[in-house]
Amino acid sequence: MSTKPKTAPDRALHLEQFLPYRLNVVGFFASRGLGRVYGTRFGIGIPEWRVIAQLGEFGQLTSRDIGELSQMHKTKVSRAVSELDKRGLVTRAENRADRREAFVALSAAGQRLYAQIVPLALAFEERWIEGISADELRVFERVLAVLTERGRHLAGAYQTEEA
Amino acid sequence: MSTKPKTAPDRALHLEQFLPYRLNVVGFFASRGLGRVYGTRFGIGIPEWRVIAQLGEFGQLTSRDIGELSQMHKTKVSRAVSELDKRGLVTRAENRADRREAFVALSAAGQRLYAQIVPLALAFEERWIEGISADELRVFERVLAVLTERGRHLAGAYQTEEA
DNA sequence: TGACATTAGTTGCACATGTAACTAATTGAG
DNA sequence: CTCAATTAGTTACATGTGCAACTAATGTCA
Repeated sequence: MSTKPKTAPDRALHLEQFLPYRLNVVGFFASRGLGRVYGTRFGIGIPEWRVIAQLGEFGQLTSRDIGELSQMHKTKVSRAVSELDKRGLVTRAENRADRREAFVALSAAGQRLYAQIVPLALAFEERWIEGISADELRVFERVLAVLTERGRHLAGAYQTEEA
Repeated sequence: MSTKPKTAPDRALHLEQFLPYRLNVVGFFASRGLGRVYGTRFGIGIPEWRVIAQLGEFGQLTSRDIGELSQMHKTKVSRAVSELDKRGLVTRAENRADRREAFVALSAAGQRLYAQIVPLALAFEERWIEGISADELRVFERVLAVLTERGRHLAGAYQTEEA
């Protein structure tokens, strides 16, 4: 009984072809590989990198915004921002209209770091997708977007980050 | 010197379109979502699940094999196997031809658990890719395979798991 | 045979991270 | 205005994880 059973197909599971597994593995390689790029060179981790990337892109954000934009738990954001603050890479300015929150922004040193990291990150991405045709890549990214959006709901995210 | 700019194009970076970031996010959703499925129901974690999945598929493996097949660090495998052993879900039998290693296999209880989890895992995958055309999915998986293989090298994997 | 290198697997340690509980500030209903 | 509910952000705690160091067994080369 292999090809066409009657009621309970009970398809076999092959982990190396199982999509959630494969996505998790490639995601792991992504963060580890990229983490190596700026970890060894600048001594920062993935959460710190994400904070810097968002601030470099948007200029000024609250921690809450950062967490939402970069899909990080608020405690992770809190710790990353504290660390960057300690190193003088970001500044924090209390919002006087709502003193619960603070605007975080890159300091001058942070901006310099950002300018250094961006080309490295883009080069890493380039090297990674090198040789894949533009058509295939388009399809890939479109499917990836669907999977990400659906995955967000299947995963249930954290508490705060429900969209 | 590629298409147009003279020396430093300095493309902007948009994190939400940055592939390593996107892959990491979707991979996170994958493991969290699936982890929810068997975590809440059977009280096991991702590493334990992977061990069970490999044993269910291959029958009998050494910890080393498990680590290689499922891309896990040997300490993670060690701890997962110990945990499963403690719960009576796997058995360990010393290889008498090489007493450094031991063959790990699912116990009867482990096989029952495996039989329960597999349909849930496949259903999770189904729900996730539902509505995506077979053509697109084929392209997606092919690109994913390329990215995974290249990512493995870019990431440098762990010590032991270099292929 | 003997000494050194290698390998399977475990464990000590430091560190990262999610949850829950907390503080302080703001909002909203009455 | 007041008090309960909500929100931004931090922290204590427990857990998970990678690295390095370790043990025990095997392989290798002379």
